[in-house]
Amino acid sequence: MKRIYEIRKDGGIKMSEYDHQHIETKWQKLWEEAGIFKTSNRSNKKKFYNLVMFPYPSGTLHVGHVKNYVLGDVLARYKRMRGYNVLNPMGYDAFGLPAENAAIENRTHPAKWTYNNINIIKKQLKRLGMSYDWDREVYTCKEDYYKWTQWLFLKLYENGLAYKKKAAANWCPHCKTVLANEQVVNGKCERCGTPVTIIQLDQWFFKITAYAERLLKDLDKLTGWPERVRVMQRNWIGRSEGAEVDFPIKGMGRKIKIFTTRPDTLWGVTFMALAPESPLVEELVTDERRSEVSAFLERIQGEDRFKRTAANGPKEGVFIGRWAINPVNGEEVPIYVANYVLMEYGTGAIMAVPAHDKRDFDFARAYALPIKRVIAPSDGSEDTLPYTAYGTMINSDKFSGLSGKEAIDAVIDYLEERGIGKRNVNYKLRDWLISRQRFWGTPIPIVYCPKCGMVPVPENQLPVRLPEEVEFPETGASPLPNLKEFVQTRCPRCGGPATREVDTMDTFIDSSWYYLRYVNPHLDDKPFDTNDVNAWLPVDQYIGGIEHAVLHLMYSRFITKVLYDLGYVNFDEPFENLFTQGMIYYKGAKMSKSKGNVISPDELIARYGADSVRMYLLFIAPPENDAEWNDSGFEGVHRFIQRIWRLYDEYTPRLKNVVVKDMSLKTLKGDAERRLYIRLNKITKKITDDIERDFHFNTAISGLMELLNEVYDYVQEKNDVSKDFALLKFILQRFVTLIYPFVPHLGEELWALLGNKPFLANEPWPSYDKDALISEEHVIPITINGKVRDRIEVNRSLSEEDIKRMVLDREKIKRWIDGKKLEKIIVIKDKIVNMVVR
RNA sequence: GCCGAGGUGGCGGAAUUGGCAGACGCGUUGGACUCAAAAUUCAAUGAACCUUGUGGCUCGUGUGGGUUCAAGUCCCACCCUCGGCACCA
Repeated sequence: MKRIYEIRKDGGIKMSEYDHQHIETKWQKLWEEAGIFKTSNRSNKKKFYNLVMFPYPSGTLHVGHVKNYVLGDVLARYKRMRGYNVLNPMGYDAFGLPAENAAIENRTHPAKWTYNNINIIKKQLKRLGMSYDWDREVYTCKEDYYKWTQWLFLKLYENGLAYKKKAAANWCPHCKTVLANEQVVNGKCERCGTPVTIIQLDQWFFKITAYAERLLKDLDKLTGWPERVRVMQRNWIGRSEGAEVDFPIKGMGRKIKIFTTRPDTLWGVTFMALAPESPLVEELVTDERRSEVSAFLERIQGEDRFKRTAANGPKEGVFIGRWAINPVNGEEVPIYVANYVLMEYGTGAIMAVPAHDKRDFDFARAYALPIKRVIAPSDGSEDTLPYTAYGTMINSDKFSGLSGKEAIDAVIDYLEERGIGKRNVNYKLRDWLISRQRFWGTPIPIVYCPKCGMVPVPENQLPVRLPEEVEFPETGASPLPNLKEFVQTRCPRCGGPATREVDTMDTFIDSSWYYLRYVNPHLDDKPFDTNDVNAWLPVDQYIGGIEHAVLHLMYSRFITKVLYDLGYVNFDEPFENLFTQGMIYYKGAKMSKSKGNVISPDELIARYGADSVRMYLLFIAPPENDAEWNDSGFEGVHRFIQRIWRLYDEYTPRLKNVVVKDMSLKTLKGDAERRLYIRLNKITKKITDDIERDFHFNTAISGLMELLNEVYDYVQEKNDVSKDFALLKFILQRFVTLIYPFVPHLGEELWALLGNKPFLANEPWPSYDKDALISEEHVIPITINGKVRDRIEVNRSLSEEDIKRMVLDREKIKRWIDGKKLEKIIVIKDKIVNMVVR
C-alpha cells in the first residue's frame, strides 16, 4: 500500500492516501478466490432472484449502461446481508445483426466480433466489482444455449403455436430482413432507423394472439410493475369489445363482415369502406369502376406506408360501383375503397357513420356523402358533429331512447337474435413474426422434404448448428441459403434428401427465456430443471430500461405462459417486480457513440475508483429518473469517499483494540454521545427504509453523508481524552456495513482496518436500537396563525395541558398574543403547537 | 386526439401519514492554512425589505380558486414539460 507520511501540526501522525486501485483489485481478487458470490440451488435461506437485463454486446459499456448494473448489484449485496440466498447472474444477448454487419465489414465471422465485445464488457463489469455468480454465465449464441432455443421452438410447433404463412411483412431494406410489428417504430426499423417497406413472404409466426386475453388480464396481477409499463402493454394488446355485423351486398349473394365498437350507431351508416389491400375490392368492383379503382389502388400502394397510416392524413377513396344493404333498416349505402381503412385490424372493412366518427366524417365531407345523426348527448346539451361520445340513440326505430352500454347491449342482442351479427372482441395485437433472413441467429429447426413436406428436426438431433466457415456476400444478404453443406440434409422422417429452413429466429426469442437458463446453465439433457426453476422463479426483482416495456417483456410473459400450460413451470408470470431505471444524459443528450458524448467508466475507474463511479451513479438522482452527468457532482461524491477514508485512516489505529460492548442510551454518559447515538440509529433506519422503499439510494447516500458529518463534528468537538472511543468504534463498525452495498471495496477495506476478519460481504445488515429513535427531550416549533414564531423544548412525558401552559408562559409568545384574542391552541404531540390569534 | 408521469433555490434533488419548505450534494462568496497554488478546512448561501447586531418581518413549491388551526402534500379548474400510443372502426 502506498503510504504518504506527513508531519502534522499536532504531533505527527502518519496519513495514508486513499489508494482505490490497490483496494479494489485486492478485494476483487479475494472475493473471487473465496467464491463468496457463488450461489447454490440448495439452501435453507429464503431465495431472492435478482436480475438485470443482460446486455447486447455491441461495444463497450458507458456509464449509462453501468448505472443499470450498479442498481442490481447494490440490491444483490443488500439482500445477501438481509440473509437471502441471492441468485445474481449475468449473460449476453449475443445473437444479432450488428455482429453480422461488422463481420461483413471486416471479413470475419460474427462470433469473433461478438466474443471480443463480450470480453471487454466482462472485464468492465469485473472492474466495477459486480457480485455475479460468474459460473452461471449464459451466451445466447453458444450451441449449448441455442440448442434449447430450438427446443422451445419445437414445443411451440408441436402445440400449434408456431406456424408458417405467406404474409405481408415489414421489410427493412438496410438490415435485409423482416421485422415484427413491435420492431417497427414510426414506420422505421427499430434497430437502424431505415424506413420499412412491405413485401410478401413466407414467414414463421408464434401465435401470441392466442394469449392476448391472458396477457391482458394478468397485467392486473403485476402490482410490482410500474404502472406505465402495464399501460403500454395494455395499449399494445388493444382489446376492444363490440360486434361483428354482416352487410349484404345488393344484387349478390354475398356479405361484407365488419367489426364495430359502436353498434348503437348502426342506423347512422351512410356508406361502407374497404381497405385497399382487401381481396373484396377486386371481387366486388364493377367493370365501369374498375379502371378508376385500379388507378387509386396503384397510387395508394406506391405511397409511403407510414405516411398513409398516419392519423389526420387526408381521407381519400373511390366508389367501387356496388351498394350494401344496412341489415337493421334496409337502407342502401355505397361501398368505397378508402385509404384510411386498415387491412390488419378487424375484417379490413368498415361501416361508416360520419355523424359519430371523425374519420368517416372527414371522408363524407370530402365526397359529399350524407351525414345522418343517430346519437344525441344524454344530458340534452348542444353539440357539433361529429359527436363521438356515448349518448342516447335517436332515429333508430325501437331503440331510440336507449343510451350508453345498455343501448349497445340491446342492439347486439337484437343482431344475434336476427342472425345478422354477433358479439365479438378484437385485439390490436398481431401474431409474432419470428423469421429473420439473417445468419447470426438461432436456426429454425425445420426441414423441407419433397415427400414428407415440412418436418421438424427431432429433439435428439438438436442443435441445428450454425456453420463456422462462412463467406458473407457483399450484398449484405444472409449466406445461409447458399451454403450447400447447411442447406442440404436428410429428411428426419423418411431419410431422403431434403433442405433446411434457412431463416433464423428473431433474437427476442433468445431473450424470452434466458432467465430460466441461469438456474441450470450447464444442464445438457434439458433446458432447465423444473424443480429448480420453480424454486427460483419468478424473478423477485427485474431491472432494466423502459425501452423493453412492450417487446422483450411481452414476449417473455408469453413464453412463460406457454411453458406453464405445457407443465414445464408452475408460474405463469416470469417477473414479480420490475424496476425501470432512468437514462444518463450528457451534454443534453442520450449517450451514444455517434453523438460523441459517451462517458466511459474505464478512465473514471482508473482515476477515481469503481466505488466512486458506483456511488455517484446512485446519488445523481432517484434511480428511475433520467439524469444529466455532472463532472463536479461526481467529484463531490469522490470527495465524500475520501473523507470517509481520512476518518478511518486517522482513528482505526487507535480503535483496533477497543472492545465494543452493547450500546444503549442508558449506558452513554455525555449529551454529545447520546445525541450522536440517536442520530446513528435514526439514520440507520432511514437508510434501511430508503433502500426498501423503491430503491431511494440517493437519499440513503445523503443519510450516509449526514452521519459522517455528525461523526466529524463529534471528533472535532471533543479532545482525545474526552472522546468515547467505544462509541466511536461502534459507530464506525456500523457505518461501514451501511456503506458496503454502495462501495463494497472500500467497505471491505475499512472493515479489515477496524480489525475484523473478512468478509464484510457475509455480515448481516445492521438493525437499529428502537429505544434510541424516541428521545425524551426534543424541540418543537410554535406557530401562530401558521407561522413559526418560537421553539420549545418538550419532554415526552408532558401532557398537552403542560405544554399549553409552558407555551403561554413564554415572553415571546405573550408579546404576540398581547392585545389580541387567543381563539385556539392546537397541540400535536411531539410535532407542533399552533395558536390561532385574531 | 387519447393514455401516463411530472412542474419545488443558480443546478441535481429532499420533505415517507396534511404539521418547521429547501435535507444531502454541486455551484457561488468570504475566511483559515500556504511564499503561492492545489488539496483540506471553517462560515454564509430561496427572494425582498428593516436592523449596528443577536435578530426582525413579508413573500415563496407552474397558475387561479377551495377545504383546513395548518396545504409542496387533499379537492376543483387551467397552463406548461416529458414519455407512450395514434386513421385500431
